[in-house]
Amino acid sequence: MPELPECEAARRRIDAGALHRTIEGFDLGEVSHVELPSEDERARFVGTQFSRTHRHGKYIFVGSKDGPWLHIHLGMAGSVRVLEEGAELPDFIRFTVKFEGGNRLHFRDPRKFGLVRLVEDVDEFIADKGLGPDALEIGDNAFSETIGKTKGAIKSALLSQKKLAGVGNLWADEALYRTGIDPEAKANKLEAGKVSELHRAVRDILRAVVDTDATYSKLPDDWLIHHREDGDACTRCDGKITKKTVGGRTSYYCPDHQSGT
DNA sequence: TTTACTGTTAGGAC
DNA sequence: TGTCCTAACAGTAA
Repeated sequence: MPELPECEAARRRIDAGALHRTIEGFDLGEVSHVELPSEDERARFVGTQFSRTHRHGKYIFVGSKDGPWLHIHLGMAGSVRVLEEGAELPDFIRFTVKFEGGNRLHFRDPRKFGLVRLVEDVDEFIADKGLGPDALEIGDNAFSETIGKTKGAIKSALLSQKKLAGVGNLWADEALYRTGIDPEAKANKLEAGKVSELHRAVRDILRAVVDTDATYSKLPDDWLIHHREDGDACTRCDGKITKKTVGGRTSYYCPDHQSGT
């Protein structure tokens, strides 16, 4: 379930279990339609160790010292886990890094929208992609400049990785729910104060989810994440949660307390 | 059997 | 040129 907090949780798992171990080799699962490093690229990692990780938005990087990085993108349904050699494997493992001593770093991706690739330079990669600032790092001025001046729907602006990297469908809905903004509201029609409030909500929500290691059951009951169903009672007013499509994405919101269109 | 899906991006409209 | 929007991607699960 990968947006920024899920990716951060994945990065931390990699930090905890996949660094400073010598890479022995790789295993590939059923990988039709999955982009993975080529045999030559994989060979460059064998015998080396990962020593650092980095995350920008939803993009995860695992780096060897002075060498290339392994970039992992989780797509719509991907995840990573570190397991002992011989542990029972979940289905849909597409790619495995084998370390001396037994640990395995697995990339699982049922839906095959994710990818793993070799990246020489992280900063260059981010620049080439045109990714905006990370959603946890961006300052209030930059947020207001990029998000607040967009002509289209505020939710579409939040989802644009070129404006702001890391926010996806679920946490965009959550932030708009908390701040009482209709997902279809025109971003450039919102009051400046409202845009700042939205920035704080995005930041606070992402931080809180990161703090739970992206375990949704640990999040407060009154968050929208637990009520994403047409007709559910709103937890902030007497309204009912309603489903509509904004920018091609399914959106849940409460028409009674979310306004701005 | 049908439908929806948490991300990204090419291509088209304006 | 830029900005915005839609559809499509592949496979699973409800």
